[in-house]
Amino acid sequence: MADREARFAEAARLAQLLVDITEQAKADFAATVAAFGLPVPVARAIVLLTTPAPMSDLAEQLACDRSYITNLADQMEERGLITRVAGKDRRVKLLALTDAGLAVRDQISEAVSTNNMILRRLTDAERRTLAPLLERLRGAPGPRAPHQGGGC
Amino acid sequence: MADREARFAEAARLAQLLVDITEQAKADFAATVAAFGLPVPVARAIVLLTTPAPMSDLAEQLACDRSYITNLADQMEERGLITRVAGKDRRVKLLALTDAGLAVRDQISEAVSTNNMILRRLTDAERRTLAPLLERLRGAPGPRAPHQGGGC
DNA sequence: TATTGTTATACTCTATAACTATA
DNA sequence: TATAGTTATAGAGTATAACAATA
Repeated sequence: MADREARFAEAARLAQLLVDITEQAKADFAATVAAFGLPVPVARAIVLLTTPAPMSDLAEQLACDRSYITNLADQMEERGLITRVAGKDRRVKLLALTDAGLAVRDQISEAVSTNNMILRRLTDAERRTLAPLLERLRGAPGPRAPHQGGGC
Repeated sequence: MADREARFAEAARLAQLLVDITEQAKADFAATVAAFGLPVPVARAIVLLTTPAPMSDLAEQLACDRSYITNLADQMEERGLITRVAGKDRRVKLLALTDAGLAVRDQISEAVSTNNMILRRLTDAERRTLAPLLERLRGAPGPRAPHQGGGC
């Protein structure tokens, strides 16, 4: 069966679509937050700070090293978007959005949901068809494997 | 309608799935090529070199700067995977896989197709359903917009 | 002793600008 | 003058290792 060849070519096409789509989504997010003068990683952190959170929590949510969170926190602080507040456990520092930070976060959320590709390009029915397929494609939800250099 | 909220939450879930899936695919590829001791960008270039190609062609295919291709070519050359051969137009250099390079490329292709997520996790029917949805999601094919820093 | 955050440092990926050789 | 590749350099994003303070 030369099916094998054709099947593989089709799979490669799907893979390329997947890559194109997520690249587009990333570029959209980057463009959105660039309008606020924010680097992408900073913006990602801001969006996660719905409530004051320990830096180690953020490290876990973003799946990156604690030292890098220090770096991000410094950037957010310089921009006046967060303050570090001491936790009960005095080793811990909570990152809390300032009023300016809150405003920025709301604007980002607003922009992101308005520009949402998935809502703009697919009908409700299409989304209902897509969801289970993507779930199967993702495979076992799995407990967040630790990773090396690419992820965060 | 509180539909709006629910619709957005669902869209966010789909977006997360998309991101998880492509991250998984990238991690799989990285793990595969790490077994050959190859950095991901080098491996990507190797896979594209089915036939000796000018460096500028590679720059176009990978959508990155010519200077970076010089960098990649240096790495491939150090590993003995390619040689630079002069083109007819003497400004041009073709990158040609050595025997070692060919062997590596075949092994990578083999591994990638064997581990293919899309073939392993979806049935033929599911793939046929998925394809048009992803195409709509990608939107207009578009002529490869030039990009800033994230892409290559 | 184990954990939280910080510092210093370094690595990978990738680009820009200026340059060389050829066309 | 324009094009292909190279060099030097820089910047973003992120990690590792050693460390200080606290538990």
